[in-house]
Amino acid sequence: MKFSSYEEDFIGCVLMKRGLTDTCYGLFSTLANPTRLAILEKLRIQSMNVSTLAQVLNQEQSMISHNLKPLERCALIYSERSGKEKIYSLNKDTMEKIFKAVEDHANNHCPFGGMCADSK
Amino acid sequence: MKFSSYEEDFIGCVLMKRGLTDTCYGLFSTLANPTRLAILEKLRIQSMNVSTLAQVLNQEQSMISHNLKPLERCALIYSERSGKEKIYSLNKDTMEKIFKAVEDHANNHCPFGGMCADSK
DNA sequence: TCTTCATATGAAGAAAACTTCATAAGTATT
DNA sequence: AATACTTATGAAGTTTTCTTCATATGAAGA
Repeated sequence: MKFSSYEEDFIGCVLMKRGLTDTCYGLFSTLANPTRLAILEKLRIQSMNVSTLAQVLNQEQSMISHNLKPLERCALIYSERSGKEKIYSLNKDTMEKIFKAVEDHANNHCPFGGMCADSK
Repeated sequence: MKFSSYEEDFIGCVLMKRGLTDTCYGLFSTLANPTRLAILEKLRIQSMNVSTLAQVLNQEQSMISHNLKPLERCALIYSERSGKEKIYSLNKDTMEKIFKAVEDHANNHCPFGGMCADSK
């Protein structure tokens, strides 16, 4: 039986204490996707349901659902039913810290108005 | 002409100011790799050259070199020649913040001694 | 400059992740 | 329970990224 990194993340999370590298790998593979990042960016502004996300991001609903799954499993977002809809919201505790670290990094290493120096 | 995400990261970095999502994507795709994370974890302890990294991580030298490249391009690590060798070091400013955010997240969401609750 | 040690690069097969389409499952209303 | 609406899932083809091997480049000493 084989598992994807998402599944391994989940399994590892349930079965054993993991090292920092493993934890990071689970989180970062989830974060390393433009659609998921776009979802997070939208949810940063306000919580919303799946079809609104699909509409706002101009993507198919199944695409959004597929991508919400790993985000929720990693607890980067939360969800809450509201009638037929499911409202997703950002885990700001975690994500604001991460966004800030990335922004700081970009500011430090892409000095001239957001452009990175040619780093080789 | 087509570009990998690493290359696009680089090009995007040089050519234009990018949104947070793009910046994140560049960084996170670089971070979403077990070998690269293992490298960062080692460099967190101490700076070292390529062959020492290869030895410590029990990986081929070419594997290490291939993986150092995107890390350096993203400025997550620095390098400095020393004779024949090239010493790589961690960008602690950025990486300690990120490691801390991940550790905090794991503590909050994997309560019982590092195990995550079954988040479905 | 020849040799040796250290690191980097190219390319190709292998593996992993993504996108899409079709459809299933959950919820509420009638 | 039939319908409509919302969200989730499965599977297959496509694309992206990884790993490995062979080899090239760079640095230093004889």
